Amino acid sequence: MDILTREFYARDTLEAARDLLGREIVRRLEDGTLLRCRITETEAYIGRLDKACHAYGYRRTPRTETLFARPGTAYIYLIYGMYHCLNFVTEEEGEPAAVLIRGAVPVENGDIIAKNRFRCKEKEMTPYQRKNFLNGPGKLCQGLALTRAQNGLDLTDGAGELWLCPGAPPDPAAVRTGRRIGIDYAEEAVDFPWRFYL
DNA sequence: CTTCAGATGCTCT
DNA sequence: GAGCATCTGAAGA
Repeated sequence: MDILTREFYARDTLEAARDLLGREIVRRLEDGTLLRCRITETEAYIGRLDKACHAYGYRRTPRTETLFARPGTAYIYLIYGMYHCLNFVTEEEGEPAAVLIRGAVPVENGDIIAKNRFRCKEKEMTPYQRKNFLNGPGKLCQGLALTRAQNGLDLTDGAGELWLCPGAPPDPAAVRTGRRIGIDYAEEAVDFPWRFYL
């Protein structure tokens, strides 16, 4: 099974954010079960120049330490006291930057993902639940059972808990861009078109 | 379909 | 102590 290598992550964050669309996230649970979903929405965060990034201006705190790790590292943090956000560290090591995964669609073991989200099987989901399955960073982490316990994982380790497969590379013409969500505090950075979706 | 309040706890000042 | 890269359920149009 092909796994995206460190080179995939070790490059310009905006390029990586575009290229991550259509790729597959694979999550291995403790019992060996594989959850798989295809990425449909991403956002780029670049500490060097981006006031929306936790590591803006190379700010180093216990939380942002993960952003300074090797590219291909999972950055997962708690938000609003009850949800988690999944990011993939990009650029060369020491350049704090990452791609936030904002949305996906299930590919394998949708029943387990549905159970994590709604405590029911995929076929038992209501139309409303179907529409709101994994279309948000907190929803995605809930579906894939990701928490801060997975922060700092090496995504290039196919024997680990989390990695990516090539999936279907995005058709460049199908990629939409827009402003990022939920960063009203970020001054001029609120208008950066760093959100990508299919 | 839309808006809105409330949940809940960590992070950094 | 203030704020947060969010989500849900309830209520209204």
